[in-house]
Amino acid sequence: MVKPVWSFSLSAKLDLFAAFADIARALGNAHRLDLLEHLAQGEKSVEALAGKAGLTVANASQHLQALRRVGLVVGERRGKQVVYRITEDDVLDLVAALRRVGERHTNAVKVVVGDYFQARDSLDAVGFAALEQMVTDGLATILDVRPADEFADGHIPGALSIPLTELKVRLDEVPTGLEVVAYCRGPWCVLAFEAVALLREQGRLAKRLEGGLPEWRRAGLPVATP
Amino acid sequence: MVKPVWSFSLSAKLDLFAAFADIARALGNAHRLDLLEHLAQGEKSVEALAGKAGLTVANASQHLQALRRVGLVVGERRGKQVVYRITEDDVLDLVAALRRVGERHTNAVKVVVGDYFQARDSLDAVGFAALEQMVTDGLATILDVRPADEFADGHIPGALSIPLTELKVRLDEVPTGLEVVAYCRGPWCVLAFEAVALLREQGRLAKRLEGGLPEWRRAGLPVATP
DNA sequence: CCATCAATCAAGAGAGTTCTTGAATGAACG
DNA sequence: CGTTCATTCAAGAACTCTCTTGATTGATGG
Repeated sequence: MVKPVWSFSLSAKLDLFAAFADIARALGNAHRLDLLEHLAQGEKSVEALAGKAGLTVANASQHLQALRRVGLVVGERRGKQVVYRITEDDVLDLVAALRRVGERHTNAVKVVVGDYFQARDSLDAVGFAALEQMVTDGLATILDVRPADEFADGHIPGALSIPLTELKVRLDEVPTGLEVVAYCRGPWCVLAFEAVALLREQGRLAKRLEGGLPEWRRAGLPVATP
Repeated sequence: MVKPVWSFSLSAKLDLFAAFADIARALGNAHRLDLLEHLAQGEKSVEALAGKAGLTVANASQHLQALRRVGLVVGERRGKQVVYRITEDDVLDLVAALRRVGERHTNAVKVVVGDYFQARDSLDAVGFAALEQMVTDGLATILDVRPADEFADGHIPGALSIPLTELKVRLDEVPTGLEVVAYCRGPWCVLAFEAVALLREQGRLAKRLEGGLPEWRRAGLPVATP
């Protein structure tokens, strides 16, 4: 009974790999990665996610179901709404691993980064430990440039909340003399890039944080929710 | 000039996410995950990979190009052959992260594991540190059940090579009195599951190693290549 | 219990993926 | 320099994915 072992093994292996492949395919769409980034800020309703991701509600619902089908997110009925959240932290680790491979390997990322970011800011991001040091030394202001509702759901303690859309007209609220460290939803969140570019145009000393709030939380650092 | 910032940001973000999504989609096929597992054992030609994965050469070539297009593998012409290898270790980390999410989340994995493995062995796998302790204490034999060519390309020092297909007729080569720890290509490689099942049917004390050779190597542990 | 609102379902057009088959490269070697 | 062998390319049939539209479900609140 040697043959059965082989045929059995092959199909079992492919069944397993097919299950893993289903998960990978669920990640294989830009809108779904976007939805995951928004969910990484905190749980949200379908309608809220659709708005933030720029999708119709029906379309967002279908994408969320694709993510739910493979266990990346869970949805819970809460009154009239269905609130989705990321199932567990290892999902964030998976997306982070995907991002790391993408940063190094893909030409597309290099092109995008080159075209859009390199001219503006790009390289010098501040690490979490460095930021904490700068803050305790009184050298830096932390600036959260996400929309106000996301700030309200959780932010880095002591951070100043000025959504990017309002930054230009609220520049006077940013303390002068200190370096500004801007952060946003994640390592590639464009809001932080934009904020740094805008602040530098105004002659301020500004850098972006190398990760966003989900990475900060995942690193076990304190999150404030006032 | 506030509006342009937004439209710019949105498209830049989606471009980036589309690049990451391309990588995820390249992982989103059972055969390609299989090819990656074989490549994790060591570099291989298209024909060798096609044979091991049970694909036609043309089909294997197309899958490998899909992996190469997103930078997961690189191909190098070497005489008549093109030899592929995994680009860098972070690709292994990505696949490992995918597997971890799959192990916990997906029903399909639970079903497959339940159907195929749980009855046979399943739970008690030996960790790397535990194995090293058992070997220094003289309590265990390490058994490599992969095909001979993969053993030749690198294996755990001191391991005995008996491919699964030959295990039944070469049982007498396995030392008695010691516990047998079988390993294979990776955490879900069915060869090791099968080997443990077969050994236990023969009344031997057998467990599987919790990872395969790529995980062993990735952990910085020594690999022998005689 | 009927109106309302959030979310999901269903169906279909258009685009992309997968595998097969047979032809085309391109290096090696007599 | 023509043959051989490994690999890649090209085209097409079958299937899957994505987004839109309009209908349906399910909870809430007058």
